[in-house]
Amino acid sequence: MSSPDSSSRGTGRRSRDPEATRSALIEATVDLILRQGFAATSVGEICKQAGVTKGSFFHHFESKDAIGQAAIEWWGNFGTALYEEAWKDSGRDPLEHIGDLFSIMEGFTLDENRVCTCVVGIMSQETAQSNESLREMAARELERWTENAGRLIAAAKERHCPDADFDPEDVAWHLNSVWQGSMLIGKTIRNPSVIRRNLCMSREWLAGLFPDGVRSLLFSKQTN
Amino acid sequence: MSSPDSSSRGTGRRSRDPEATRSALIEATVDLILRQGFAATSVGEICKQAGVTKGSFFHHFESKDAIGQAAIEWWGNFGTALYEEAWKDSGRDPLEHIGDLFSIMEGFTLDENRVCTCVVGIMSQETAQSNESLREMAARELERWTENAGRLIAAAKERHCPDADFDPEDVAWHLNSVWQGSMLIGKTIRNPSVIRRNLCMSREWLAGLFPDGVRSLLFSKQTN
DNA sequence: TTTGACTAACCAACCGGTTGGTATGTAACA
DNA sequence: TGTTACATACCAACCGGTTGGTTAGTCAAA
Repeated sequence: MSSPDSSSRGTGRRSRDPEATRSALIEATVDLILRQGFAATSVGEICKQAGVTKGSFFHHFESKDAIGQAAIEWWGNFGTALYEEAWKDSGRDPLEHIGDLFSIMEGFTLDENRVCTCVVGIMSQETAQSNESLREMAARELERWTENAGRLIAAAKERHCPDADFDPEDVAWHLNSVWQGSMLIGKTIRNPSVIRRNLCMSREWLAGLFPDGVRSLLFSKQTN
Repeated sequence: MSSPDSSSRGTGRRSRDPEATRSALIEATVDLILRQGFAATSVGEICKQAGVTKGSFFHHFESKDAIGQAAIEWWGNFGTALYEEAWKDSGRDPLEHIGDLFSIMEGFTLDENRVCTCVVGIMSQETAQSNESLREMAARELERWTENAGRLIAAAKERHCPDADFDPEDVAWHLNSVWQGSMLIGKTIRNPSVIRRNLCMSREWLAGLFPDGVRSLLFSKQTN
């Protein structure tokens, strides 16, 4: 749970390393949001977990909201790294990239040491109607994911069936909704396998939108 | 915003009507959960909105958790009433019932006076990992919805394509995930039309699981 | 190379207000 | 008269945020 690393020491002054302090605070916030939500997390708790005093906290962040924003941003970057293989332009068939995307999501559900849930989804649920600035950041991250997925789907459509009757952006929103809804349900019924089954069905559905001949590209193993 | 009904009076003693008091408290809680979440809602706020004092609150509910449970239960009953047309056994083709289900969800997104969101989804997100009793109640409601939908899908499969290669319960979980995920995303990007587009795509996908001949049953207008 | 002025990082103690919850009293109904 | 429904007044603990002050690093002048 609490890592005995150099960033937190039981007693005495913290070493003077502002970036490490900032990171420790943000990472503690992300962890606490994932475990109990943002509203239920107090600044004192964040400080305790990061091994930082409250005075120091408010030197780095002007408010609790501010670290909420930083946490969303941190999670956004974490996601960008996680999905790198899918988002990056490799010259391979875009359908294969979509296959990578599914594989990455599937992989995310398989980590035994972490409950499969999402800072952006949690912050969305909690702040969408009560905190405009946090809502806006969460929305931006949701849109970023959808744009990336939509770009892949549009490219695959352009290449394989430009006249097919579906809108890539709509399909991307559907996929994002399945993803968010599955994580929400998976953690609530304490059964992450429902997430994988949903991803499997969505992948199958997506495959059905493309011609039979290229269908297998969506299911090819990730070349890493 | 605040309804000037008989349940709240500015000054003086509240009329002696324990059931009305209880209802007022629960309905205030549901409303506040929908607008700002459970953790961000205080008992004082609930009391103020319901026109009840705190002493009275703790006469009816032994803790904040307890009214959280009551709110989930209230929402569950609200849902049962909302979906009645779809869940009830009418002798009509089960595929038509599934069509009703989609129409009801679609209708739920269309109310201009209410943001399309769900107490169960909110409570799931907030409590799944930090409050076992609330998590369990939310999970039970998610399972109830899925069982009802799954029963319809299973009946439709039995009648129209008993040998088809899909599991009705899996499909029902997928549908529930799309529903929850769509509401989450719809309110965050402030665009409920994404929910309707997602429902439309899921309906189309479901139709594709059944033989062409019966497809239209899923799209027939609700006979009410 | 020392010194000293300046700044950013950090800290313990504290602030007014709010939290979930309680103790106690009172009025209405059976 | 006893029980239930309500109200008032209160509590310790905690909330987000501020205070005034200490310490460590930077850099320029001597």
